[in-house]
Amino acid sequence: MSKKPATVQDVAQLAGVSAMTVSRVLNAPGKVAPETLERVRHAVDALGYVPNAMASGLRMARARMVAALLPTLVGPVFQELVESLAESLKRSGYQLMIGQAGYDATREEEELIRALIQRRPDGIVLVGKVSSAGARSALLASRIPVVETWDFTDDPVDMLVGFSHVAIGESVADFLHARGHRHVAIITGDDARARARAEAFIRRSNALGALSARCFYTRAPSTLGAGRKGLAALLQDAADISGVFCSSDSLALGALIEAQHQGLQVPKQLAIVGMGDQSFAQDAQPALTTVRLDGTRIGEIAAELTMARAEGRPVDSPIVDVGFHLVVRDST
Amino acid sequence: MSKKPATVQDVAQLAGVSAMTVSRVLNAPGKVAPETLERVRHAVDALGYVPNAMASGLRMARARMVAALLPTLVGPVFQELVESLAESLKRSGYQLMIGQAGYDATREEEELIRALIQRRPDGIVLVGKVSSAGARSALLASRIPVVETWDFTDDPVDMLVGFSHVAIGESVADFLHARGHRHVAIITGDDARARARAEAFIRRSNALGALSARCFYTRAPSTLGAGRKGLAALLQDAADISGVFCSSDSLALGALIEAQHQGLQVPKQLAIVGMGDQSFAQDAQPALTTVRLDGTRIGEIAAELTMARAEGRPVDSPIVDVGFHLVVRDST
DNA sequence: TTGTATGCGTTATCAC
DNA sequence: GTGATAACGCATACAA
Repeated sequence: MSKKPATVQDVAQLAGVSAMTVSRVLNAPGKVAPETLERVRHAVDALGYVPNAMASGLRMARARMVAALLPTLVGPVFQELVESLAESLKRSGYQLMIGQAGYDATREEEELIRALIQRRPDGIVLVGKVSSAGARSALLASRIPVVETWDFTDDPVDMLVGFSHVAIGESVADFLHARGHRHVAIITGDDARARARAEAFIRRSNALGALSARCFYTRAPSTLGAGRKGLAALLQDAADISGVFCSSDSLALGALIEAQHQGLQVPKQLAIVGMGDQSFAQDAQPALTTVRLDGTRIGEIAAELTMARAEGRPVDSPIVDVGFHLVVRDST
Repeated sequence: MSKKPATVQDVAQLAGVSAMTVSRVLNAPGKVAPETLERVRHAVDALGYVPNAMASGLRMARARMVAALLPTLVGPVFQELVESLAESLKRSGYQLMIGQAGYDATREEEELIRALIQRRPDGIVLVGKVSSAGARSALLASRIPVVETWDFTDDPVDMLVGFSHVAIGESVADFLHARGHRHVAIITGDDARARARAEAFIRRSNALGALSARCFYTRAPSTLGAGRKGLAALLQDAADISGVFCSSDSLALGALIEAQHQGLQVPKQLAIVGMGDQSFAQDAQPALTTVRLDGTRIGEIAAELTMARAEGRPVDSPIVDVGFHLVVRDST
């Protein structure tokens, strides 16, 4: 067994042809005589030859790979998005390479993005928007297609597919108000997206004439425990809260558990709204009303935008709002 | 603004030096005269030069990258592992590239592994063991260091760091028996690892003299809803069950919710044990007794093993059992 | 249908 | 301390 992996040369030698023919067998089998084809394929198997993507990528100036940057791998929040992204890309012969950054870790962000650019991916998909100026300029200079997702900003680096966090905050405020809740609250993470939602929720609630609209910020990650603590703190402060919006289903489940622990009837005494429509939302007791975000669609569109730009096809609409909708269940 | 990204040549030209000197400035700044250093660095910034990792990897025959293959991104189950793996690798200048396979999707597995091998990573870390023969032989032929994790098999492809699922099943059986439970059950996923645990649990329970030891298999993914359904089915079948082992915390939380929904007191009438010690386990009401697995440690060791082998350092122990321990809380 | 020559961007080697 | 040269593995252009 050889020390180094086999190359086209090795295969060519064994099959008694030139390297060029081997390359053709792999990339354009139609242009090779049937018997040559067979002989070469046999040699490929015999040597366990696997093409070197670095060499091929260098030659073709295309890595056939798209890089994605996630703020976290925790929770099923981004699972749909990543899975559909991976699936869509694979169908077109691209691989997905995932990098992980921390939420709001500006320093790491730039470093990580530079590392991705080094690999010369055909596109970069970001969950969340680019926060640091350094990362932004590095991305622009790289001329690699970039899709920011999950957020809807005014000034995308390149392309964008997401939904409006402000609209979500307003929608939920409208919903709770329509259900007659006049003392409302929100339990939310403290990253930029979550803040935008929370502020919109409070603003709209007040505009609608709420008697109180409180906000409880919890630090990342948004866990069940944070939801419990958040609701406990809110109730201690104001026992008259009758509707609470939690900016993730995990927080909502925590709030639900805390409410039940304190003997509150959900939804009779307290209505709870989550966000994300994760699988457990429908299985909670009572089932959680929540904001559904179509991660699968975001992933598909992000893949399409990326590949279109990478292949020089025109992109009709580089900014896509996929929206959201409220799934009303038994917790409200 | 140029169409193509800048190369060492461009930088060299601008700085009035040779390409070689630019390369040295980036990789061995100590060997360059201070003023040259400054001039070159200035040129690098001016052009926004980012080295091409494909070219460098090709030349050096090292990608400075480790690939990881995960069965799923869902849930925090593997989060610790991946995060610590990424962190450990980054500290040593390696990047982590993540690929995602489905549970038990043998066909996909081989395809995905071949795709990874094409990139010539310095190591491959697998969560779970290699199931298909094709993938196995491709890995062996590639001569890339491989670490299988999360599982403890007899015949690793190369290196292995994990824990014994059989030992876990037995431990939990012992624990429930010691607490006086004679009618026990397990709610579990149906992948190979989960089956091994479940069978061990049943076998040991019977050996200890349990009056009944039932098993409910649920298909992946292991959700809260699956836990609810599982417990409901078990209780309908046998209302005398007093202790149940759930092979993930999500299942356990579902079982807990279902039990409470049916008016059962936990732990008085039903004891519940989870697995994974995910963050919500301690925040459930009552807090969940669970099996804690040290994902962080597994990630660190996997990184160390991979890098050692990649750099030609000796590996004293290619097979590591990191064990587990039972965290006893209020649900038992 | 198949082969030869060349270059992608980088770095090791050796000479200056 | 710096530069010229060659080579990593593959695929394009062109020739046979």
